[in-house]
Amino acid sequence: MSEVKRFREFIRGKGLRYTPERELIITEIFSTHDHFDVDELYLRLRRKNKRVSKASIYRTIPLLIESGLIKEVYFENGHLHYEHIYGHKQHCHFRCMGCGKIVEFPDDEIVRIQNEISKRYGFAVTSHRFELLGYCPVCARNENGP
Amino acid sequence: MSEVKRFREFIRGKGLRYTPERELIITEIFSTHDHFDVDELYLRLRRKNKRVSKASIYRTIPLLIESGLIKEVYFENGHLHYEHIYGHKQHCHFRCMGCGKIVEFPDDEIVRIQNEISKRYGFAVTSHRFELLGYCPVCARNENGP
DNA sequence: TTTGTTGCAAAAAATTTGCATTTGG
DNA sequence: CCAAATGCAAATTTTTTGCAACAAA
Repeated sequence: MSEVKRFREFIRGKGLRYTPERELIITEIFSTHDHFDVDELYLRLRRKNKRVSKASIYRTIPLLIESGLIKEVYFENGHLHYEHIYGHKQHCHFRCMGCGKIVEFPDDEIVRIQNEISKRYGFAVTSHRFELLGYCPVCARNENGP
Repeated sequence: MSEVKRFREFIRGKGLRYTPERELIITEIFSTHDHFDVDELYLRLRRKNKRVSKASIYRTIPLLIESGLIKEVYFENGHLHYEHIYGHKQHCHFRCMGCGKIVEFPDDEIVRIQNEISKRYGFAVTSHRFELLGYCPVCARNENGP
């Protein structure tokens, strides 16, 4: 559970308070590899009888992003979706506009490009989002009309 | 004004109706290179005394995306921002998390990677979004405290 | 003890929808 | 003519905020 420790250190380092609610949130997020949105996370916690208000989740997310433990992955159905990143290899997402399926794939070259651009423009790049949009093989077939 | 024609053909091709409102919207979007969100577009039109309801803008955006004339570029301040793409070279965005500044930069390799992944996984990739997040030189300097 | 945090409920912001009316083709 | 689109206002959905009670350090 080193992400829990990491989050606690981050919170304490900022002079903030590490509360039971914050621990429930970080623990739940790292309990599966699934992407999540605020509502899903709220429900996952609730199903396990962990009562954390949505307001607290909304207030905790910016801290999780700042700490580098999660990141926004895509915007869909009117809201953002996140995934945890600590301890995971960077990867990219393909999103099917037909069925909504998300496929993750590794891409080391992206990291290389990130570093290069970073240097060339003098940005302190902390993360990237590389998303491919289109149609998966199944949906591509069904879209093949005139 | 070939994007106007393109949009008209797209709309008619779907058996839909090319209305004055739709023409105002597409014309306004292509009148500058600026990114936009729904509210900004609505205000830009209003300032020119072009009355188009926000509902119509919301209803037109999916058509513009489907036609390949605009795309979502980033989510910020609780809502999506778009840019027109027809006739423009693909490019990527760096977004400063300090000041919110957006810097566009070309990257041909991204297109190459897109095509390669496309082939490798059998996706029909129609577009990509490559965003770098971090701090611009100015903000990077200011963040440099313990 | 001192502040930051919580939950709640209200408010704000963003988007969608129902419907009467208008209009493109 | 008639199915589709519009504007408006109401409804929905998502996110933020004010505040009293609570609790971490």
